[in-house]
Amino acid sequence: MSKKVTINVIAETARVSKTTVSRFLNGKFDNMSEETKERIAQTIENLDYHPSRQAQALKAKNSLLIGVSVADISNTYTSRLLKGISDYFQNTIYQVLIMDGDNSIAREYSNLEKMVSEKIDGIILQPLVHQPEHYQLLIDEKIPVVQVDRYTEPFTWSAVVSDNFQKSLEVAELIIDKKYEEIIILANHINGVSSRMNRYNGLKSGVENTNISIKLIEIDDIENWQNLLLSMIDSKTKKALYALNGQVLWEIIRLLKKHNVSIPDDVGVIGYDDDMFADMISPEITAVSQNPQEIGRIAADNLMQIMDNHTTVPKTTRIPSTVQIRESL
Amino acid sequence: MSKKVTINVIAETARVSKTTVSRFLNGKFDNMSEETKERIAQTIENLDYHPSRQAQALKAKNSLLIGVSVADISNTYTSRLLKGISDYFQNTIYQVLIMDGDNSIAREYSNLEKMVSEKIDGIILQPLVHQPEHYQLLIDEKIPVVQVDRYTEPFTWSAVVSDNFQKSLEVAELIIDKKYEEIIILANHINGVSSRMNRYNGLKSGVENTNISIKLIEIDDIENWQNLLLSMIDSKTKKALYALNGQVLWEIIRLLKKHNVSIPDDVGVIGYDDDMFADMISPEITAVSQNPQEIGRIAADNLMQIMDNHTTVPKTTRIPSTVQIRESL
DNA sequence: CTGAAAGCGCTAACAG
DNA sequence: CTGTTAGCGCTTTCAG
Repeated sequence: MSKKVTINVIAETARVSKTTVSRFLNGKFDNMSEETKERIAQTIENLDYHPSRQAQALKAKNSLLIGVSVADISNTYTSRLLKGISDYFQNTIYQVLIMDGDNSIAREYSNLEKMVSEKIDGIILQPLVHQPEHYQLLIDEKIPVVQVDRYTEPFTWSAVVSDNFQKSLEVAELIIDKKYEEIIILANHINGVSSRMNRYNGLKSGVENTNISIKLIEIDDIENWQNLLLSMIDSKTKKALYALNGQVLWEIIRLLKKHNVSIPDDVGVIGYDDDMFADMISPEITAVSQNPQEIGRIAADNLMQIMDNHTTVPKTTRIPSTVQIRESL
Repeated sequence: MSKKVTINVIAETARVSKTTVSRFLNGKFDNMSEETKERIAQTIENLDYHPSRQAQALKAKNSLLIGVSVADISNTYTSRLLKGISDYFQNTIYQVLIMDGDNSIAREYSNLEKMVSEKIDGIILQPLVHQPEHYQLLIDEKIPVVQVDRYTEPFTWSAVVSDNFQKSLEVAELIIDKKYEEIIILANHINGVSSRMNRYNGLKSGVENTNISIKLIEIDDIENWQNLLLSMIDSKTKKALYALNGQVLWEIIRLLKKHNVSIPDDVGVIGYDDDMFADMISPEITAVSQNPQEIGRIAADNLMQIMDNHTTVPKTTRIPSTVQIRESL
């Protein structure tokens, strides 16, 4: 029945004061006799003592906990992001507290409140809301925050994102090259989601001086977007579909397949994100490949910088993605 | 400059003792005047006070933290598992600490040590090691543990897993029906991973009284398993490939595609796990569909039971999966 | 209906 | 080189 072994029992057993044990724990050997050191080390070993992080955290003002708030945890983008973050913190003294917003603003907020009462030391946030005021809570508590994938505006915290605008410019070029005359953009609601906005605006800029027309279908807003989309596909003009995220891309592919719409003959398709399956289906799908693991790593690193310096100017880091050209456009 | 608002400042501002505030926080209104209650509520509201979890945890013996140790966080099975777990704990007072073992036994162990020093209240573990002695640490500390996906043997803790053996029996039936004469099982090392063992043994049992022969290729052990596999595929006997996990399944499909081996004409293919793309490639892939989200939910629920009762007999819960019959076998 | 006081496990002056 | 003391923010007797 191993009673809870605390710093006190170590002190008693080793016949020193708990101060000395505490010093030992924190590597303050400046002036400690080899003998005492040895005795304490032994006792700790024997009794298999682990200092209580709660108590340490209570004294120090920090919890050594890093919070990660993601939009949707069951999502390949997210899981690769988390891999990058976890890897980074593995060899630090920090622990990572991951919370799933499940695409619900209320739930995200409740998660952040929980993080605050954990006295979390820093947060990596994939924000569900565009207005920074929504996150006043974090501003008030002066918690270091780094955003990933998306950012709030006006600018408040550093952000690590894909080069969305830039890459959409490339997509536009591709579409122009291939002589498409009309583009239908498909996305979940784009307002307030900076990554989607940037993808949209990039494409728009890219075709600015052409005759190519753009239509936007925000699929959550439209009763039956599938039928709408199908009805728009005809042979009058050469059309390209641009899906602003992976989920939408694959829904489209599945839809077209089901209705025997031939890609790219009847309609061209390009989109986010590149998936391991993109080259296994036919036609192989042309898609933009992001690097979420690197985004996570860099975000973690930025957060550490901020937590150390305490005084960093917010900056945006853009991680390059790649357009994987295949057969669907 | 919002100074740290503690229970003391609430007490002072509301002109009561911290005892009373504490009672309020813990919902002990048994005998509290409406007026005091109201006043405290107001003060907390005004000062935007959040009790410190550290301090609460220090007093209580528990941290209100649940640890989740997964084999590999960047993996669709895992992310759906985590969704189930996160969902469950969302409306409890517990927080979830997710740690990625990255398929490294050393890293998993280091994670568990960290969890122990967090005085974590319970752990959901997807074990990398089959021998429970490896987890002596957790046994010593008497931490409630529920295993997911796999389990250690001999039996130590409850486990929530897929009905692997059962489903492999079904796979065997299917293979028999289709008149296959030989089965090649492909997997990462199966020793010590109960889910893979059960899939293997289920298939073996299923073909026991037939002439069907079985070969096992453990791909991490073989220099160039791709060539080995290709060399085994000939037209002498009708062969089926059975991939014991998703990653392997898709590697095989990609390999066969690349070498123009026709499925199911040259060789039949079936495997774990069913993925959203299984019906988008041609031929559509026959695969076993697990329910990791449900596994996560049930595991979380079991853990709660154990943490409450303090005295539960370990049990194994098998969550049904489904064989999705398509065209590849 | 409410408060005073002790103490959870640890750290950090300060004092020898 | 080491110990005494106070206190982090909270909960919980015990006493009124």
